[in-house]
Amino acid sequence: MANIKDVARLAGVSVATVSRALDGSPKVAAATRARVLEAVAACGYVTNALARNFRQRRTHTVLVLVPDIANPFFSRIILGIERVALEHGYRILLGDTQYNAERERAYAALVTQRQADGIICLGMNIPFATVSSRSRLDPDWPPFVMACEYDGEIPAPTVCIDNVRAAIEATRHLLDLGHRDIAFISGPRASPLCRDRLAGFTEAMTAAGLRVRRERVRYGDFSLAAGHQQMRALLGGARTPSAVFCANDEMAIGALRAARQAGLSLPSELSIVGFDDIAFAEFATPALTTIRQPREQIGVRSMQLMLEILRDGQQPGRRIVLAHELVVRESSVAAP
Amino acid sequence: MANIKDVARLAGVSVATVSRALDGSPKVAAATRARVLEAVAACGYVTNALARNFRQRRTHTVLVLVPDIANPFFSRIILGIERVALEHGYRILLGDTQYNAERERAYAALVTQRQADGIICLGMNIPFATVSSRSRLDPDWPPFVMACEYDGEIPAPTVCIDNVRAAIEATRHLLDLGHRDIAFISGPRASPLCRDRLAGFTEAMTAAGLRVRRERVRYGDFSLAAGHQQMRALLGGARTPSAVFCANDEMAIGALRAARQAGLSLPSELSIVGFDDIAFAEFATPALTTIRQPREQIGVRSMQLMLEILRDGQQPGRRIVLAHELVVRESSVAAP
DNA sequence: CCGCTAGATGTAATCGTTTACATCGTACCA
DNA sequence: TGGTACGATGTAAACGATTACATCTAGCGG
Repeated sequence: MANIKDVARLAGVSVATVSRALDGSPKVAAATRARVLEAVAACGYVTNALARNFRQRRTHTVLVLVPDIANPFFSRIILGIERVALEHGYRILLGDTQYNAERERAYAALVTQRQADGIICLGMNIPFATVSSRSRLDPDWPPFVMACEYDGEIPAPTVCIDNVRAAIEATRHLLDLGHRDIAFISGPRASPLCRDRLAGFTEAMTAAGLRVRRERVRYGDFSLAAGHQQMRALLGGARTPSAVFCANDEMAIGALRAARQAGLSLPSELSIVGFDDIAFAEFATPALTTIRQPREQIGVRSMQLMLEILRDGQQPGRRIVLAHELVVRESSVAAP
Repeated sequence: MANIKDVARLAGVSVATVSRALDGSPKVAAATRARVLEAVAACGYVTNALARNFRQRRTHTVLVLVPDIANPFFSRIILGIERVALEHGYRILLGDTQYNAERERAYAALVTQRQADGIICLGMNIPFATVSSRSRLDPDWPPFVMACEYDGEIPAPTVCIDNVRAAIEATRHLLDLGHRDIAFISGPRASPLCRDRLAGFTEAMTAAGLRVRRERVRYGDFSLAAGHQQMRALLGGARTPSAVFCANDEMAIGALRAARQAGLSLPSELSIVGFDDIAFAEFATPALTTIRQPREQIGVRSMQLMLEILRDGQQPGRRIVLAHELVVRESSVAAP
């Protein structure tokens, strides 16, 4: 396969000139450039990106750590990241961590090995935050941006929504419909984002003069099966809630099915509100009321933040909070 | 950041010895190796993968081209690919092509640029098959495997299921339930896989002495919205079919909703059968009858095939056909 | 005690670019 | 006309590893 020397020989110039001609340096004469391009075409030359990256010590690649690509919530975010990346000559390397810290670290190693320039993390673990370095922004960290999730202690650059407010709005929506006994199906306990949603739920309930009983708060792992399982648990009690707020749409859809299997007619006997507004939410039966996150924008802004860090060589401790929106569909109606 | 020379100096050996010690060559004395490892630990050395890949002219990276990562069908396949890749010291680079040939080519360029060793393609386009090279296996092609989709003309290594048989089984299931007026919502016309499913549908209908009328075959793009739209079109006619077979589950779920919105009660007035058995199928209302594809296995086998090609340096024109399974749930019942 | 062998290590070329620096004309100004 | 400045190009040194080949040492047989 042809290399830059072949092109140089063919065009009758030095390799330096070829290199300059190809990356559009202004210091090469038009006639020379034309000859170079002709030679390139003639021998089908393609620059060896491996050699270039090695020499430049940059890969123009950003690692995106996703807890689970099978989760449709993340895919739109990825699309946004990818679009901005491509527009700026970057590509993304997708790492599915399966909510697994070890896999996360394995992927993060790519950065120390110089296979990626930075990391955008959609999950909640910061793969290189050792105990010693928590609670401050370590200058040794590679360029790093969190999207969706965040960490209370570490002031890493972050793009997210205001989960407390969003949860308050969702809960208030149910309260406004006359519901009093409302349950919350949360994601993992360790997730700061879920804690915020729980905090918002609790705050809205308290503001309405209601107490959140312990057994009305349940924890799942964001999957359809978890929603199903936790809903069954809720239905197993002596009294059943008249409404359920779920920390994501997949669990809400799982809950929907569990309720229907238990013989409840929806939405009249049980209102359900989800979170995220994934594509399936609109097509559920009944169509799901949910909080819409600006998923593509989350991706766009985090990649922009990453480019900024890569350009300036420093991490701004910035946090970008985007707007969410309550989307009311069929699954939430007045309390019986 | 420390490089191999620093380690060599620290351990009092040459860089060659360090290199050998690190990749476990048997020609280095135990004592020396210990000293090297100690030095590595002392200065926190990590191999610069960029330099190594450059020198070895291998990236240990396989490009996976996915038409749409947001489609949950693909995510499990990717998981299978990734698992095998990691087990063999490879990683995968995920390219979302958005069913767009240009993006596909942009990603495929990574291989000519030496950023990836091979391509696994989940979509239907072969990104470097020019008109001139169609219908034969070009030895200039990079290591290349197709998964799910295939190309009638080009004998590329492929992992798939028998789509004709699967469609026959699905259709026969509906016929056995007494349905006579059955519609088919296909994916893109250009997709060989969809043509096969249509062929299977037609064959089963014909075998039952039924003629497939033109307006009972509709084309979508595999999305929820497409299923919805095509179902509405089917319901707009003078007579409505008593059953619909969809080329994937997402369209089936879209169709489900359109039927319900039109006031049909499901499944009694309309049976629906999907394809793929994505996670949401089981949680639809009614739960979707569908053809299960061994998604993870498809991923596993295609990566294994890729490793084989990478190892032997030649493309076997092999085609691996895996078993599918009809999963009967609630959405298909006896004809009214 | 010599020569041979084999195992351990060192030397240096190599991969294909980019890029700092040197060089060479040529045009312009005094 | 000589000097200067600048634009275009060439030369060669990096980048950080791997690896073919050379060298060295010790052990062993004759």
